[in-house]
Amino acid sequence: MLKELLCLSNYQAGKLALGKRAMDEKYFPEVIEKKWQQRWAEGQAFEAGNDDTRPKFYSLEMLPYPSGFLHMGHVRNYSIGDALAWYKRLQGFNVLHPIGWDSFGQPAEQAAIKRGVNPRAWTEENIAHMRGQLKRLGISYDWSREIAAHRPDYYKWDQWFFLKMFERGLAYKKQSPVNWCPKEGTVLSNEQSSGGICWRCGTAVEKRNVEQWFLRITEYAEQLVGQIEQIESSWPEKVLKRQRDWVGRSEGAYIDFSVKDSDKKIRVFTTRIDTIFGATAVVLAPDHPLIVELMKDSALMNDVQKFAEKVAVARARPADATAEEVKEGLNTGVLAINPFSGENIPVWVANYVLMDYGTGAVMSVPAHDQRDFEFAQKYSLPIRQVIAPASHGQPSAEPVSVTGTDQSAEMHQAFTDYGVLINSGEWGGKLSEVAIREMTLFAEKHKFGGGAVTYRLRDWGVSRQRFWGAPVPIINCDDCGAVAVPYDDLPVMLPENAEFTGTGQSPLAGVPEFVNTTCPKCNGPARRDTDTMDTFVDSSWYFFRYTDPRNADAPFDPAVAAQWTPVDQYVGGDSHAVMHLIYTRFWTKFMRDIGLVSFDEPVKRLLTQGMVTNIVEGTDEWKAMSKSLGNGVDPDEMIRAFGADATRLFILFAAPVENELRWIETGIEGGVRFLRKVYSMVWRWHERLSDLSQRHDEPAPDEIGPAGQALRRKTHQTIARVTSDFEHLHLNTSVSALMELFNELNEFDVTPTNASAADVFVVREALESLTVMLAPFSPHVAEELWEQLGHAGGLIPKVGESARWPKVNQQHARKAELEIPVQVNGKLRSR
RNA sequence: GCGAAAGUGGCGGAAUUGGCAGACGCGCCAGACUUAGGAUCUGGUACCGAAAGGUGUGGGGGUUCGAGUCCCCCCUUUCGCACCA
Repeated sequence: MLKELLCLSNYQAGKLALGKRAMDEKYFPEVIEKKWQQRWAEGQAFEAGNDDTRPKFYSLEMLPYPSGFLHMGHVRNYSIGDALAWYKRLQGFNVLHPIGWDSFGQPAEQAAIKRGVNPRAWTEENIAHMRGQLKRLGISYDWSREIAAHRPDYYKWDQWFFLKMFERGLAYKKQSPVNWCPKEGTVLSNEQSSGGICWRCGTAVEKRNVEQWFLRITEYAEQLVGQIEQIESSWPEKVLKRQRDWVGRSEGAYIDFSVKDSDKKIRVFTTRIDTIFGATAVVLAPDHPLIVELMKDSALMNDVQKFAEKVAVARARPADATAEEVKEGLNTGVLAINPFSGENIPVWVANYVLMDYGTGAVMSVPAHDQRDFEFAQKYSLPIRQVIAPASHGQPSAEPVSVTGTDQSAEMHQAFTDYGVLINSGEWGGKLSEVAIREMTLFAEKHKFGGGAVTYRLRDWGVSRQRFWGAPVPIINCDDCGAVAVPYDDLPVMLPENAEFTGTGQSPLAGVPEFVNTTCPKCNGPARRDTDTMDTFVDSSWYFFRYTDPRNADAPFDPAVAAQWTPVDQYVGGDSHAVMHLIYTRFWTKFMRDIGLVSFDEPVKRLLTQGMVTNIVEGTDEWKAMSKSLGNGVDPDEMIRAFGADATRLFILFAAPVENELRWIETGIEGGVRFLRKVYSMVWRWHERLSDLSQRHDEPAPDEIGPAGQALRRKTHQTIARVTSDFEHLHLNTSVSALMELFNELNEFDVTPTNASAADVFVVREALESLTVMLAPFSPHVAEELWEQLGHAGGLIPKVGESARWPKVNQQHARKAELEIPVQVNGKLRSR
């Protein structure tokens, strides 16, 4: 499969056959890459200084899980982030480009259960291997800031944050139905079970009633929607849309329906108060707590309870994504009073009303809500039309007169648009928009309702019945309840001697030395909480830790973090659009509220890169590379065969960063070809160019021949193009621009031996520009060429050195003559 | 079903604001050098046509001197959401 282009063997074979000089002229990525990786390490080339006064740039890629092996998705992710880091460095920015490990989580524990290995050892081994891979790729990380979530000096701060939230009532424990993945044997958050399937393994989730810790993300629902405007222009629209949908802000009103012959009230939420005259029932969720009180003495109580149980059982079953549940319900015999019309209407329970949205109760308006319509048809509830279509959407000042009282017989579906109110007493004739406003005020004035906003977002369940995570720092005392572990006692360390049985109980529960402790409040015997935290807690704030990674007294020094954050450019897959990316926004807002940061949004600009796909053997389908499909490509194999530079160049060239990238091995060979050609061109010229003391001043325009002028023009056009492409993250076209510049150089009809001083100047300008602009894509070979061109000390400007990135001279970039196409009747006539 | 985005050669994709469609690369074809080529170099490569010329950016209509780009209708694909009151 893999074509035998192996550089190492070529190099060794070549060394035997050719002399040293002949070898130098050939491009051997293996040799160049080793050389520069070593120099970068020795010179600490990528370490970001906190006391550097140049403008900062924080380039960040999403924290990887240390599965043991880098896959091509990682390579793409880091190649993009690294290109931007290099681009900014070459422009003279002080760049922070860190890496770390999301090293808590299921796979380590699975390995422990299945193969009896120690999760810590397993994780550390994986990290060591992947670190080696990243270094072979030559990604320019500041390794001195590396962090790993599973180390006590990191998870201590997870626990610290948890306690800060606990103190403020933002972390709380409650018994609640949660998403349970039967395959993973653990609870999942709503975000991790979107669509009813486990985000990790794709198994359909069940509902289970478990006592859980929750973080009150709903407290920030309004900000999570409202503050989107701060990042609207620099985050992908699709991510923001998903976040908006996920928070699900909905404006409407609540209304209290009095219960006949009772002092109880049923509160409903509606976005269509204008349809209230058409309400022909009030419908409660089967598990609505009011039911028990309302039906204390009712003969129907038993039936309703049975119905509720049936629904609960159905809901606990793994969701079948395609099947829409059939609407079912039961009349409770209780009557409610419509506060607008005074009418008595029946109270039902039904499976299509959800307890955990709004108030768990709705007013049923069959004529104007499709669900209510279907329900009413099934149970023969009256369907009463109260909204008429407004013609052309024009406000009609005249009340609409309606003849005939029962148009509902003709309705085949609910009319859900806004319109004009009819059959609505004093509100008749008003437009929906107006009626909604006025009726809400009316309800408020008469104290039976008012404006309300509800959210779909639920609190974040962070308890996991797992070992390999940060222990929840809480001690349960029979007398004092849940008590915070004192800050001085952090971290609550994971024990070394847990047993992994895979039973779904936290392995921590089986370690008496861990569990048994004393209550910090009363000193009585007490038990530690045995849940650990969702690993998404670790990744919610990790990039702040990079700014101050060894701080032993705080998660980070706010003053240091303020130098670097917010993140200027974040790069990652869009699979985290409503998981990590919403959690980290929440976390940042919390950190702001406790004075750690001074802004609302952690990430200025987000890029969601596309997947890397490969053809699945035996099919014609392109799918994301994966072990199970057997279509994975090993980055190390690519590095060995083609070099890291060519691999990275190809990945960035092959497709726009946000598109799917189809892996074509011949494409990567094209990358090698290009680098080899550039390399040998620099070699051809380097004797004329490398002596910088012989460098010429800029020649007068008339000293440069027409071919030189053209090359110069191309050089400056390329600088303009590549620079603008970087600003817009169009990395694929900037590579093609570099190739065009090379092609122009290749056609430049001057040889090193016959070149005039002016020619040499033009060639130097072109080659130096090409070399510098190549560095973000293929940094090793760029460094090598820069050295060949006579420069010592490496490409990255030190403090005090001027920026390396070439500057465009618009004068030179301008076309010498303008060709004007002639069109007659839209047809091209001559050129 | 609802919502959003996108349809350009054999393929990945170019085409700042409406102004020479197909840059750049892959693949393919031909030639050169070679014992050899899956190396390298040179040239060609949207379609029809011998040529002149014509036709072309999912389909149909429109605006315009001029449309891949703007407007309307339709088709297809991909991705989200899926009882959220």
